[in-house]
Amino acid sequence: MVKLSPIVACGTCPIRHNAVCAKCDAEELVILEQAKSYKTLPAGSRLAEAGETLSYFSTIIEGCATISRTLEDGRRQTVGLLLPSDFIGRPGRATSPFDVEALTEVKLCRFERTTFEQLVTDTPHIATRLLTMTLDELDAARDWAVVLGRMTAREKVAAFLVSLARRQAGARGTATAGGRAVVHLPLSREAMSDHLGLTIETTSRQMTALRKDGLIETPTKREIHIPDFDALAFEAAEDDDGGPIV
Amino acid sequence: MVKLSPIVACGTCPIRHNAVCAKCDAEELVILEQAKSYKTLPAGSRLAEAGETLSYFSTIIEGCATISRTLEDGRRQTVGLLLPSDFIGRPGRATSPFDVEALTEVKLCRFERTTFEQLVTDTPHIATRLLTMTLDELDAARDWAVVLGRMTAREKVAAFLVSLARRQAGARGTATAGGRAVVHLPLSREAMSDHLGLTIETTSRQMTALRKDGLIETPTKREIHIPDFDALAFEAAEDDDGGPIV
DNA sequence: CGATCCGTTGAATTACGTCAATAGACGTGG
DNA sequence: CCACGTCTATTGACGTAATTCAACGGATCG
Repeated sequence: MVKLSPIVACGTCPIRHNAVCAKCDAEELVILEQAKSYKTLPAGSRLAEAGETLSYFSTIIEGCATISRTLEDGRRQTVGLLLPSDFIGRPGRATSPFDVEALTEVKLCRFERTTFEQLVTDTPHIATRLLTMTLDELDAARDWAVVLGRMTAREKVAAFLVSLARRQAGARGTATAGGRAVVHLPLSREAMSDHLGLTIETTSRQMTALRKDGLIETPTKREIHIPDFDALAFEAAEDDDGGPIV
Repeated sequence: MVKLSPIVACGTCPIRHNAVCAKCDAEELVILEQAKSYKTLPAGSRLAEAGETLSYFSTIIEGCATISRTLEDGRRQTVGLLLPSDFIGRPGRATSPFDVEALTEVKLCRFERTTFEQLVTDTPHIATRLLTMTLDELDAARDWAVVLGRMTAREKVAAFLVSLARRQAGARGTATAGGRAVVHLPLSREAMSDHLGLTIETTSRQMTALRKDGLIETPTKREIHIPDFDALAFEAAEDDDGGPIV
């Protein structure tokens, strides 16, 4: 089920100013235009497999994917959630240490790996932007370690909804703090649980508890309404003003 | 108790080939030589505080430090363990989102923040190396997320000892796989527990259990002997051949 | 209309946390 | 030198949050 998407120019690309190309000038963009190609993959596709060679590095234009590892006995932990403008691949290494799987249909902007590695070397604006993005991801990974290591199930679920709401609002350019917010869940309960380090049963129970406490509303299983964003953030044991700086 | 350490030339620096300067040529090193300064700080010092401005970016030459966050109610999670050659600071941002604390006396090679940010811009070899190091740290943070999210207390302790043994062996240039290994613990049980997302009691019990099972020997509380490294790695639920590629 | 998938809920189990007591290491001072 | 306080680590008894096992309900699909 792999289909070719209509060609999109970088100038009209929805993630132009957030992706790895964000800092590129018009001249550099011309080079990227020539090297890029688009690909749409269906939900459930493997975009990368731990240890396997990656032919392409990609940026997600649309859709959602997880970075995860599965232990031999089947335990799985999701270690990153990829949304539009996020980058898949690591210059200087041909393989990924984790699995990357599409949760929804995903539209990618791809570069052949070796081509991209050359671009990083030749184009300082790409290297700089990639460093910034990697540092942001590192901060996010460490923020998440606090959730995994020290939070209760209820706090984990609240923290996840809060974090997803912030990212989705950020992508739309809307605010979160204060009033209502809406989150669309691209993850199943199982995928959520793998991200939270919980079982699906515990995740489900905590969702129910948050709903009964009036902290969330669930018109459908994949749509979450947050009547009072700050109240939910409080449940997530947020220590400071407003969550990760990312 | 801050004392000045004897001046060390980059050429004889013990971490010359692993730190952020690793890829620099002789010419670039001259610039670094002029900009750097050394500082030794005692165990317990705060090298950075969450949200506070950093005047200096530093590389650890000797000693050990933790990156951590403490929640309002006192729960603490360590999200990174810094050993010699590790870098503290983030170009493009004046503050750290986490606390950084010295576990032992620490010897630092420091650059004024703004100076270093200029160096990153002007010196591609530093930018490249910093990107590689950040990507490695990101992989390590994600590896640790698997431990925090999905492993049992016993596996967590085993995974920590295995990972520390690998890093210490790597720094010495010795091998781990196969036979005996020795680990020096720069962390108290409390610091270990904060890293593992456990209580000190549980950590202590698991150490005792591993000892009773013959997987480790503890001549002193801070010195751990591993008679069969692979056996301990097996306890850490290692899925593949030999742990993180980092 | 049965089969399958996904999510929810209940009951029983357990791994880890909490509370508490104790012991060893270390330093200080009489 | 020993008495004392402090700090860290260990161990035991008990409590609990989350997992496990199991049943069930509502979609979706052939």
